[in-house]
Amino acid sequence: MLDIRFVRENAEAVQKNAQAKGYDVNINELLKWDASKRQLQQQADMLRERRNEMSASMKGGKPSEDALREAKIVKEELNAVEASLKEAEATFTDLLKKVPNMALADVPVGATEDENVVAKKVGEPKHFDFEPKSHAEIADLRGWLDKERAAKVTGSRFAYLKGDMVMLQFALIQFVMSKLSDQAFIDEVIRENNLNVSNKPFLPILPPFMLRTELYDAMDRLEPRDDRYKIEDEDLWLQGSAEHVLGSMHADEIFTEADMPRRYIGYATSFRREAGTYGKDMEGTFRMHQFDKLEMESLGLAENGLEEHLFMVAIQEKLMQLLEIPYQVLMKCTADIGKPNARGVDIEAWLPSQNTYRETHTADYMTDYQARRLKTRVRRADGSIELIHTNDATALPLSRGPIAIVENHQQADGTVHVPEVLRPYLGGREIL
RNA sequence: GGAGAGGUGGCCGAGUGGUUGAAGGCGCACGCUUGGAAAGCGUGUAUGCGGGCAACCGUAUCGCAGGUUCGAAUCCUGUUCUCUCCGCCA
Repeated sequence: MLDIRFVRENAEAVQKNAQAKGYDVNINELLKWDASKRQLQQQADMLRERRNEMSASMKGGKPSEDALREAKIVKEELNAVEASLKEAEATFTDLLKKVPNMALADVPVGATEDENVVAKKVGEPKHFDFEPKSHAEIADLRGWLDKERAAKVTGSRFAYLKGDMVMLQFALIQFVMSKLSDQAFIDEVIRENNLNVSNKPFLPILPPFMLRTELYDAMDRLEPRDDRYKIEDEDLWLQGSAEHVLGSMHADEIFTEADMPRRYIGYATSFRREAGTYGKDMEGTFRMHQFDKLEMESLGLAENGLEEHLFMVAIQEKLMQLLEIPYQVLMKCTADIGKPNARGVDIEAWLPSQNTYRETHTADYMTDYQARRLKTRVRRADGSIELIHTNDATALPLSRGPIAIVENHQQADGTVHVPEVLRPYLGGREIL
């Protein structure tokens, strides 16, 4: 949620920004409700003041009939004003929640994701002297995947992973957790990219996979709800990304400045209904209802937020380079960064079977937009309190990460060459 | 799932209808004291909203949501979380 004071002072820019991001909001109407809400609040405060005065004068003794009568009138007036106030607040909050976060100045303006801008390409797509297979074909050949039985048990977009595909996934988890919690690795990424950020390593987290409606909504990740799985008879939803449960864990807390930033590397099985994607990406495990993901989350000071965002992208790139996967980096345009985002970067991995780059990572910088509703704050050294800035980014998606590895490192016979950095986590094996 | 107890400020903890936004203690900050430190003494120390250049003023908040009352941290209802015991269970 935006700061209403900011909206008041920058109404035109806020309206324009919403338009660029493709959200239909009416700032003038929001400001009308803001004004009437404030007016009602002042009325209510005055009536409460009167009520408090009267009740204070009554304490102890037996109040006179007149005093009681007047107090009752004040009470009735207050009840009426409070009812209107409540309504105005509900409408106001509803409208304010719909206003998307302001995009940073360097975010390209665009109406669809086709207007995302390629910032750079790293790594040469490998030339194969045979027809490269898709990950699904390789998995099929090697007995790594059973979607037919999954369909019997759970329906479409689920899978049983088997054998070395499972070993590969666990190796990747170990690899990423080890790197992100390692001081030397963090220092190296900072140095190589000339970043001015804290060198605190990430704390590994295994979070709950469900969260309450209120916190999901405060993260601004609940909508559209038809892409989420709701737990029947509970006020709980399955998370769609570890971000949802990592970012909300410090709701309603005030950090000390010295404690910033908080960096987490979470591992979670994530769930998405993929509403509206019928028929797309049905081959293999590219788009599933359930997929595991390693996710970075960082809570920190406002002035470090953007650099932290760049730091996370640098980590994503470093991991891709270590895994020897060619990729490109996209600056997402206004239409694609998402409602709570101020800036967004995607990484797309080269998939030989599709002869193109496909999305594997995303990095999101939300400024204080999420923190405002989460009430996650920091007490500065001078005693003042302000909202923190949130950043999240994929460290490695499990399904699309393994897909990229299998496809890019495949050999003519359907075996897969293991990137050197993963071998320690696979018992030294060079080939899967 | 059943029975019971309880959620108060950074922490501990008092408080069962009326200057209680909240005693007392701890912690923290500043000052005094000291050669220096400890101890001691003094002062200060929650968050949101509205108003004001500001000092500050008003208002709300004692898990959350309702209700009773002139007045609620205190009474009533619902709900949620924690703890103990029983049951079940990886």
